[in-house]
Amino acid sequence: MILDSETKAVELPEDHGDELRLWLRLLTCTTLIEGEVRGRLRARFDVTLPRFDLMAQLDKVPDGMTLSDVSKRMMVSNGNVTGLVERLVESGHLDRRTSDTDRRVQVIRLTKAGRAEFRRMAAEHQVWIADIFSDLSPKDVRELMRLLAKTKGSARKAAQKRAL
Amino acid sequence: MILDSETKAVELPEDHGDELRLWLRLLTCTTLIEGEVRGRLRARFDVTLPRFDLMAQLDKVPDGMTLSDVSKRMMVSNGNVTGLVERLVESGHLDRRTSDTDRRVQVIRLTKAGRAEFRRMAAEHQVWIADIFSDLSPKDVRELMRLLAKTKGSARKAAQKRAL
DNA sequence: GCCAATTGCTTGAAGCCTAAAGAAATGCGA
DNA sequence: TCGCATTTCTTTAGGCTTCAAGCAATTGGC
Repeated sequence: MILDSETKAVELPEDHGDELRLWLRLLTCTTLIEGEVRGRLRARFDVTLPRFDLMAQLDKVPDGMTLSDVSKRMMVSNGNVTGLVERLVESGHLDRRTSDTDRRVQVIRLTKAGRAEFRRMAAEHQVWIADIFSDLSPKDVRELMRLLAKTKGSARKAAQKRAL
Repeated sequence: MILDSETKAVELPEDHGDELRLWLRLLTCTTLIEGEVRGRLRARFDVTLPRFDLMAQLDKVPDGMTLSDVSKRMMVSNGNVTGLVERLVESGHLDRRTSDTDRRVQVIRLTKAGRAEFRRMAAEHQVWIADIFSDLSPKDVRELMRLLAKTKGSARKAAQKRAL
């Protein structure tokens, strides 16, 4: 069913092995680093990675954000955030109140203690990350940033296409 | 407390912002793609990503492998694999037997049905991945492979260093 | 052969995560 | 104003995941 070099022979499966191998390598890198960071956070601060990530989102905004915002930024489900926030409020890291203008909305913020705790963790965390990437030259880092930006765009486009 | 350019001024925190941003971008890419693949696997084949990953490991070896092997390759905990395998044996995708030479060891293999099912899924999966990375040129793919290999090595080294 | 250390796996508790369904509040158009 | 779609969040069921503890089988040293 192969026709000629002009006509597309759709029946012939193309080779996509390189992309697959790239994806697996990307996944390996992330899993490896994530595991390392998770372990260090646990050993050093007795905190989980999702909690740390959530606090990192909140540290960027003084006035807090809604659960939906957090959910979008962290790319996790709404229900997930509900539980995560519940535990962090319980432990005194987060402050939660219902919006004055829209009673559906919950606004969460870091408490004073929560922010201090996060800053302490974040400082070390940044050094760990630098250590993990220490074999990469500044040029490598820039190039990787560029290619991952491209990857991100490509992935978003593919996801959007499917969502229609 | 800054001394001179020869003496290391350890009290002065270095800037590691680039590495941190790189890590966050890497994580974003992986989360994005993983979510997309998870969604498609669910919608198209009603299978979860961890199940698919486990089957992918087993598809590579005709004679099966031990739970420990799977655990190492997938970079997840032993206990995790136990549960995953249990469900896949239950659903008829996997075959499990105790090793003849070492009664601690469980060897798992894809069943005939399991392998057929996996191959069917894998074929589509590969096309999805190619689509997700379609904005990247072959050169981009090669370069990204190279940089991620370097990253992997660097991360492993850092992890090893900590484990001592 | 015997004992200690190691290896392979399972179990249990806790937490993370998703998808889907549901409750409450909002807003918009008729 | 009413009705209805939408948005925001919670709940539920099921599954994934880790860590730590524990059990059973094997191995290695003596």
